[in-house]
Amino acid sequence: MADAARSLRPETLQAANKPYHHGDLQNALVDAAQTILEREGPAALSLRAVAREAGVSPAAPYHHFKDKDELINAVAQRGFQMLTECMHVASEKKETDAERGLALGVAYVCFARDHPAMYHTMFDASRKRDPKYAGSGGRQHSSAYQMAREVREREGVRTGAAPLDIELTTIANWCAAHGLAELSQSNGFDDLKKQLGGDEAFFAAVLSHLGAAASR
Amino acid sequence: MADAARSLRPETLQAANKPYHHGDLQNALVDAAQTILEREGPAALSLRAVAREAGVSPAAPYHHFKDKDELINAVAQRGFQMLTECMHVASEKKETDAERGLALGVAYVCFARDHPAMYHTMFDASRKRDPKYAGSGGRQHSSAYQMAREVREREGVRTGAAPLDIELTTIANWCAAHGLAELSQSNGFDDLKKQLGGDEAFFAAVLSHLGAAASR
DNA sequence: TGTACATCAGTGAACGCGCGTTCACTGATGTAC
DNA sequence: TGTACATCAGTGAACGCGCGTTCACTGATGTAC
Repeated sequence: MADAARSLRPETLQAANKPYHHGDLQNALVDAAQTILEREGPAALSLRAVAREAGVSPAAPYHHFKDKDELINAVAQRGFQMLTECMHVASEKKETDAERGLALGVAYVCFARDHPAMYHTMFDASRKRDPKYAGSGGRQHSSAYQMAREVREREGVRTGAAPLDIELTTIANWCAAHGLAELSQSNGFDDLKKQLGGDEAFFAAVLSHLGAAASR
Repeated sequence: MADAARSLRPETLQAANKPYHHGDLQNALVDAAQTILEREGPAALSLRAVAREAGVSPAAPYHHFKDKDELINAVAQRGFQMLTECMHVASEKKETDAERGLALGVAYVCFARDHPAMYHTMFDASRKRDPKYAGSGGRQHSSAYQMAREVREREGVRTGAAPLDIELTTIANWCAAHGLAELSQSNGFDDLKKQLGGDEAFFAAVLSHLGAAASR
């Protein structure tokens, strides 16, 4: 996704003799932010650092973003696109809805493992999103959530589950994936990962044990 | 918990005529940090702000904490104590292990709802904890995790589950609670909370739906 | 095709700010004799 | 019981830093005639 965005810009021209006008600074700034996140983590993500990384003066970003928050939101949006892409690829290969459901969850957690700083930024941004966005920023507008929901919906229709149960099941699985993504970062779980033969096996095992102790 | 700590210090004396020596500045600083978190959120939690809130010069904290990180870690530790306390109280009232399991999860999520800034600080602190702490900072040393595990263990022994399955089940439930705690902050879920008759009912409903779509 | 000019997208210097941390200091406390 | 003195726990001024943002500016671009 980032690569796709990058390839649209005339980088060769820039590298040779940098022109006064950038060409596509807006996207370049989001690219730069992503680079910083991967290299130095969320704490290093300042507007000035992004401008520096993009090779541009600290004032330049203000021609493309109202303020720092707007830039960060653009970065977070890019992150959600990347996540959706990962999940899409993962579920495409599967044949049954049950397999797809699990694959979506594992892909979600793997994305967080592979892009921890981006993942953090995405949810930090949505946590303190303006009230004006809050109304439309819920699960109803998340592609990742919609993908998970479609799978559950087909399963639910087949088993005759009520719409409310389908919704709650989707949310429950989403929560588990999100929780696993976060807790894996601080808790290691190295012993279990090793025992089960790798990260993905561990993720799948945890997500497969969700039902085991429901209170019914 | 905070109140307990507070009541140990001679506040009346201080209020009347503030002495040069504080008496228990170490705890007072953690109290002050907690106050700031509740009033202004995690972004406002600077060492200077804490000193200000405690009515003390910016240099004073350095007699009690090596640096800012050490203070924040103390605050996070207080938070984990509070969380454990909440879970303990909630599970005490229940009679069966199944009820206790659910109650622990709901209490966990309610704690996050009631102390969002503290909750954020707790996991932020453990996410970037020193490598030297990382080894001992895993699930094995978390009281909250241990409480959940005990319940699952009794259930597991009764149903003849393998130790590995018990562990994975505990982790899966912990992840779900953590995910629900975080996602509730940004996603609202207001429609479902209303439909189900309140926050706690919604939390319980989600945690009860964990099993519904496991891939088995 | 050439020229005047409005608009766009940069520059770089400067602003005030709050931060973490250090320093030399001083007031209060407790202990040895 | 009184006194000298080491130690503890504060003060407040200062340090350098990077930050977000603004400002007057200027170079490049595109459009109307």
